[in-house]
Amino acid sequence: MVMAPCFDKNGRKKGAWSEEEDNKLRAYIERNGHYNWRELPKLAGLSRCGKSCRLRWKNYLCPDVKRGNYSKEEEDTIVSLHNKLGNKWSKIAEKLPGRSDNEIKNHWHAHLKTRAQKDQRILMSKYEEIESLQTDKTNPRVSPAKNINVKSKENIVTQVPTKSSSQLSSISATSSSSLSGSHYATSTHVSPQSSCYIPEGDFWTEPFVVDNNSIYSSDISSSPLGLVNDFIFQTSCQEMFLNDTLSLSSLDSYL
DNA sequence: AATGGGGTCAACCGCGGTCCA
DNA sequence: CTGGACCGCGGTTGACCCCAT
Repeated sequence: MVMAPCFDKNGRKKGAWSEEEDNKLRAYIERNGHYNWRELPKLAGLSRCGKSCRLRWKNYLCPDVKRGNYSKEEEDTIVSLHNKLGNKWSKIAEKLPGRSDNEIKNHWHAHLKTRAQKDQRILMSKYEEIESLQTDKTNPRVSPAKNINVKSKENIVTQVPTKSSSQLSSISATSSSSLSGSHYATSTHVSPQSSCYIPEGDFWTEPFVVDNNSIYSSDISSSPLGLVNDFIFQTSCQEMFLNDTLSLSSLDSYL
């Protein structure tokens, strides 16, 4: 779990912390605070570098640090914030009292990244499903929503906060209701700010407004009810884009 | 029982930002 | 303005754990 203790060229200890070291560091900081990490190890009687002390305190010894499993709410918050902020672990940690940036980062890589990638794949298959319906020329018709202006892919991707590769997994599962306050209380959420994988000529490149080819099943589309459904589907998806709450389950409910 | 491989997580490293002389 | 010291952040490493074979 931890590196075996060793010493650097300056004779400072590296690797796992002993209980004695922990006690020294804790006692010193509780007594004097940590105004200067560089001086601290010397004053506390530790053969460590200041950085190492800082990390040990921040991630482990600080009384505010919460140990133990992550709640569903915490995980949802991490995923959602990661969608918005990217790998800004310290910013994410600010929103999760008791969790350190390092701990959140580890938890992301160990658990949440996989979950996010899985949900991304599901979401993309839904997009493709819509797209295939959209491009079905066998049932051309005019959409009642044709004049509505919708966010394009260009608008979306320009808001990407970082170029980190880990952001490829930015479509992910979370409770959108917990953060966005949206009435689309869902289990899965995609942010328009995310830099998710986008296939060429995809869903994102086309506005939800469709001129003559719309998103319908053939049996409904020929009826007045079909027209109403088209309008509801398109305007609702649009609203979800604009409100940053497009989700798998909301898509499901419309399909 | 032995072992190998993936998962987990504490800790280190390097870089960039800020501050100050 | 510049350069050095310091701090904080994000990426990465590596040792231990655990489970499957």
